[in-house]
Amino acid sequence: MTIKTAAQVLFDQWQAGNVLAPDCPSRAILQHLTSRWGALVMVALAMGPHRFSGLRRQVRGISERMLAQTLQELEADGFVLRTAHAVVPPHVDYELTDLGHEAANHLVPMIRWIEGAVPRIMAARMPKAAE
Amino acid sequence: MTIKTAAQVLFDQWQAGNVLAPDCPSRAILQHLTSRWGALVMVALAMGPHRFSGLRRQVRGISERMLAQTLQELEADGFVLRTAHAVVPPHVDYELTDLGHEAANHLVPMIRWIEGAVPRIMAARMPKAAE
DNA sequence: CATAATACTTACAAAATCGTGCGTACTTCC
DNA sequence: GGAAGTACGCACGATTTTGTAAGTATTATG
Repeated sequence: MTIKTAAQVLFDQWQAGNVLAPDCPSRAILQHLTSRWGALVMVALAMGPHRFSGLRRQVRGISERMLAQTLQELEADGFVLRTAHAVVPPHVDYELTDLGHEAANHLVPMIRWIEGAVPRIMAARMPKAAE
Repeated sequence: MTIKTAAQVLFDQWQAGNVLAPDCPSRAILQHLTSRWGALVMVALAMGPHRFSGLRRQVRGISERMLAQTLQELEADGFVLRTAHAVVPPHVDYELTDLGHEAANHLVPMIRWIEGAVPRIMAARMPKAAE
C-alpha cells in the first residue's frame, strides 16, 4: 500500500462525507434524490406504495422512459423496493425502504415548504434588476 | 373572463401548491434549489457570506460559468442577496436572504443526512440484481 | 511594461438528458 | 376479433445542460 501522511488521511475522511468535495459519493446520491423526477417520485411514494402506471398518473408529465429510469436509480441506491408479481398482465409494486423513508422525511417537508413559500418567492422575484 | 366551474377553480388552487402538477411554479423553484450546483452553493452560503472566488474554492469542481449562472437563478428566486462594491478590482458579496435561510434549514439537514447515510447506502446497493 | 487579480460575459462545442414512437406477451372487455 | 391495459426496453432525434477558452476594465506589483 502507498504511505499517506496524517494530513492526507484526514483529508480523505473529510472528503468521504462532504458534498463539497467533487469525488464524494454523496454528490451522486444527492443528484438521484433531487433530480428532476427523482424528488417527485419520492414524494409520490411517501404517500404509500404504488404501481408503475399509478406513479405515472401521480407524477404528472413524466414519460414512461423517465419513470422506469428514475425508479431503477432509486432502487439501486436502496431507497425503493420493487416487487414484481409473476402474473399476466404484469403487476409490479413500488414502495419506500426504511432508507427511503428516512430520505423522504427530509425531502417531503422541504417540498411542502417550497409549495407554501411559492407566493413569497414570486413576490420576492427581481422585477428587472435596475442598476 | 372565462367562466369556470367550482371543480375547475378547486383544481387550479390545488395545482398552485402541488409539485406533482406539471405547471406549478414550485417545480421550477425546486429545480433551482436542488440543481446540480444550486444545492451545493446553498450549503456553502449557509456557512456564511462568501464572495465569488471564495465560493468557487468552496464548491469544488464548479466552473465560473456555472457559478455565475447558479447565483443568478438563486438571486432571482430571492434566496441569495448580491452586494457589489464599486471598487476596482471588483468585490461582490453573496449571502442568504431570510427566505434563503429558511430553504437552507431544510436543504442542509437533508444533505448532512445523505453524507452520514453514505455507508449504509453503499452497503444497500444492489450487487448485480440476481433473478 | 508585462502579469496577476477580480467578477463576470460571450461564443463555441461536447456531453448528458429527455421525449416520442414502436414493440412485447398475454388477458379481459366489448 | 379488435382494442385496451400492463411494465417496461430500445432506437432515434431534439433539447438542455455543461465545460473550455477567451475577452473586459482597472489597479497593484515586479
